[in-house]
Parts: sequence; C-alpha cells; structure tokens
Amino acid sequence: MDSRHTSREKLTDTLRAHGINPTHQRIEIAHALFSRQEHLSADQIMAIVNERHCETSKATVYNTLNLFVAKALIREVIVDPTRVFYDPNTEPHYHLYDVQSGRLTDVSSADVRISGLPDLPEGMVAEGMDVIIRVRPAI
Amino acid sequence: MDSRHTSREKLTDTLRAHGINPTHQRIEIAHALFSRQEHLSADQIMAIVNERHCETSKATVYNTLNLFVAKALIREVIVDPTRVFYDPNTEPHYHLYDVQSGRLTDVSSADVRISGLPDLPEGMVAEGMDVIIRVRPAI
DNA sequence: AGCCGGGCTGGACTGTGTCTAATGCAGCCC
DNA sequence: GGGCTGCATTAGACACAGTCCAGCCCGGCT
Ligand SMILES: [Mn+2]
Ligand SMILES: [Mn+2]
Ligand SMILES: [Zn+2]
Ligand SMILES: [Zn+2]
Repeated sequence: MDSRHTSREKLTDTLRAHGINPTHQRIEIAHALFSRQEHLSADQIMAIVNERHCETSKATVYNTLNLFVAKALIREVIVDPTRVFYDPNTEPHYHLYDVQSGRLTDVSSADVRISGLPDLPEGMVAEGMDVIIRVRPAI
Repeated sequence: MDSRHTSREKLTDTLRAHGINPTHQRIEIAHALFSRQEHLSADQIMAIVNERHCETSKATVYNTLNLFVAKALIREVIVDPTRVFYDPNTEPHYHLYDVQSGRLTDVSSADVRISGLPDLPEGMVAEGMDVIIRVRPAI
C-alpha cells in the first residue's frame, strides 16, 4: 500500500505543493481521503473527521472539498444523483459503480484503448473524460 | 428529422408498447421529450408541459419520468450534481457535456471502439456504460 | 348508484449543498 | 502590549431537487 499521503507531515507538504494553506481542518479532511484510498461523500468525510470529537463543521467540509477540487488535489465523481463522491486519485482512471450497494471502484485506464471518438466542436477543449461502468449483482 | 415519436397517436402506441397506460399527462411529458430530441431536466419538462396552461403537477412529472425510466422508454444521464437529465434516446451512445453552458450533446457510439476493459468482478453483470466527455470553451 | 383501483395533486418533508454574518486567529507594525 | 489586516472557521438560515402522503378524481364494472 502506498503511504505517500498518509502521514500528517506528508499531507502538509502535499497541501502546500497545491497552493493550499495547511490548516488543522484541511489536514484532517485530506487525511480522511488519502489514508483510505476510497471514494467518499462529504457526509462520510465529515463523519470520519468528527468521529472522536468534533473537529470541523459542515461548512468547512464543503469549503475544503471544493477548494481541493479547484486546486486539483482531488476530483469529483458524479455518478449518483443524490450526492457527489470525492476521489483522492487524480490519475486518469475509470470507475465501476455498483448501483445496488453504491460502491465505487477504480478501473485502471492503462490498458483501456478508446478510439473513434469524434473531433470536438470548434472552440472547445476537453477537460476530461469520465467512463462509468454500471454493474449490479447477477440475479 | 425522425418523427416516429412526435405525434400524440404514435406516442400513445409507444407508451403501450412499453407497458405504460397512456394518460394525458404521460403523453404530454413524452411529447416534450420526443418532439425535441434533447436532454431535459424535470424542471424544464414541467415548464414545457405547462407552458400554455397548467396541465400537470410536480409530483406527476417525477412519477412519470421515474416510470419511463423503469420501463426503459427513456434513460437518465447523471452528469450534473444538481439535477438529472432525461434522455429520449435509449440507443447506446455517449455524451459531450459543456460544463460552461450545461449543454449535453449525443456522441454516436457506432464508431467508438473501447478495448482492454477489465473483467467484471465475480457475480456482477454490467448494466451499461456511461462515457462523458467534459468540454469547455477554449479560453 | 355504489364500489374499486389506478392516476393525479398540493403540500409537507428530506437531504445535499450554499450563503451569510459573526467570530477566531495569526502575523505584522507601532 | 495594543491595534490592524486578512484568511479560516462556524452556526444556522437558506435554496432547491426530489420524495412522500393522504385525499381526490375518474373511468370501468356490477
Ligand atoms: Mn497531487
Ligand atoms: Mn423505445
Ligand atoms: Zn476513482
Ligand atoms: Zn443522449
């Protein structure tokens, strides 16, 4: 398991490297995401951070997650209409979404080849491509 | 332009073919989606249907759209965290999403070749694959 | 006419996410 | 130390998509 981002000291450096002032709350929120390498909703992140005792407010959780996304430290995954998932993995990759359980799994994009995509409309630049494979338990 | 689904009579048949009892409200909602071949939110659909005079309630719009999705007459497109888009095109195809304007465009999947996807986890069946290319106006 | 069942509806409700106005706080200058 | 400045945090109000519920409507049947 990769522990690049798990210690608070390393996380502090990572935040600074992304132009983010490393406050206590921001470090704890980053830790929740980077220590587990999972896709979490804002709600889940807040529950994790405040597990022992209250460390941060709802407003700060949302402010921080939006800041992390703007600074490209994490990314959003839009797959469930009721909530956004936050992904600490910013490498290009795709997702497997279990519609039954709501579990979201990474799919390496290394081996995937996509060809035949049309040219973009004039004056448009691609910002990224999301590939989501929706699966469900058989019967 | 394909007018298979635009007349109320044809829509009535289409609804029946999908096991949906064709009421006035359901026909109007289907008409809003199939006459324009666009991706519309529930809100937009309700505005269209009630444009001349009030014909349907919010509850019915949502009930109907969920019924249409369950009966595979239309499909949802999850691309914007604030609202669901409904797509009258159920043929396999991908989407181009202009994050600036919120406009959603179809991309034919006929020419696209995707290879190297991993095997699905044991006991899982694919329900579909969403491909969304996020674009924005250059500078 | 009376019953039945599906469909429709206003309005209450839920849950995410945003906004605002107040407070805290750390660094700086005097 | 005391004031200033700017950013971060916060509680709570708010916005808003979507759901739920309980009652009504209405067409078909007997
Ligand atoms: Mn990084
Ligand atoms: Mn069809
Ligand atoms: Zn991921
Ligand atoms: Zn489409």
